[in-house]
Amino acid sequence: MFSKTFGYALRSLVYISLNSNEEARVGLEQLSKGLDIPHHFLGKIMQNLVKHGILDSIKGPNGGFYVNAKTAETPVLDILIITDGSLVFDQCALGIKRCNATHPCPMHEDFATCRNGMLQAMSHKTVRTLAEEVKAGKSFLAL
Amino acid sequence: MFSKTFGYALRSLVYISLNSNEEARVGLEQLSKGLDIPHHFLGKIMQNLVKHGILDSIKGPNGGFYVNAKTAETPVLDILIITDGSLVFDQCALGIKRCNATHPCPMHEDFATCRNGMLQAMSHKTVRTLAEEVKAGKSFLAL
DNA sequence: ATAATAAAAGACCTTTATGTCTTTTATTGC
DNA sequence: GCAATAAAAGACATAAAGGTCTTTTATTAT
Repeated sequence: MFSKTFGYALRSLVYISLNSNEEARVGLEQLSKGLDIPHHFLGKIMQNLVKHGILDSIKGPNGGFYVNAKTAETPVLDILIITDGSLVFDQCALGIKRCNATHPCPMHEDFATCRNGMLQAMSHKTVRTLAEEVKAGKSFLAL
Repeated sequence: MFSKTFGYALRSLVYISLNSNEEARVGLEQLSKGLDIPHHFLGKIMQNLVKHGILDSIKGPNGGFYVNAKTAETPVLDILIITDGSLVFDQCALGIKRCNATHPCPMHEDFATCRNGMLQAMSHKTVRTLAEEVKAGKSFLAL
């Protein structure tokens, strides 16, 4: 459905939200072990999140990743757009080039309903809301 | 969302439903031009549909693809399973290995709602219902 | 029989996603 | 300054999806 990169990024952001503060940043080592994600691959993903400004990092001893002003309020949808591009929801599931409400493919309505539901959920939920759920033990970030 | 193969297969089945009868089969040439799908790639996809028995074909002059007893009643979901495998709907969107109602990822509920809606639509709609829509001019198979 | 036609089959190529490894750069504590 | 640490950066590897090309096989019409 979505790329692995998206799942890795989202879970990492929530993990860092729950485990970082001014003193203790979260290193790649801890992240990749805690979430069972390949170390170096995760490195690139995190780089990209930092580059997009929704997370901060610092090098050197006691360095690592930590939340900034934007992190908690970042909608899940923003993360998807960073990792998978804005196209994900725009393209026709049957691969028809110009498919829209006035010139629909035979599955257009069904897909649109599903898509809108996902868009709704992903734009309302943020890193903060997910972190709160996980903190309350209602949901989980890893096996 | 789904593979291109799935879209190609579904559109081809509907196209053949609308354009074949005992006399006139639909050849790859016509299919690939009519639906703007790469000729040889489509060949393999069609082979697979024939192998799965939801479509028939015959070689030689005036050969081509044509509907059989199963074609019209094939649910869209069956086509998806043939082209993309049954896993598509089973895996967690965040990539967590064991993610289910009792051990959910933070987005589990939202994804489940979307997935169930799609499953519902895809198991109820068949090649026949889609073909009827297209025949009535309510929806389209190509740009 | 032979030639033409068209699907079946399979070898190969390209791109994208995913993942690994090594080197560089910034920061810290001594 | 120097060594240790950890992210940044980039080269490289692997697998899957998507696509092209050629050869084989079955069918038909002459």
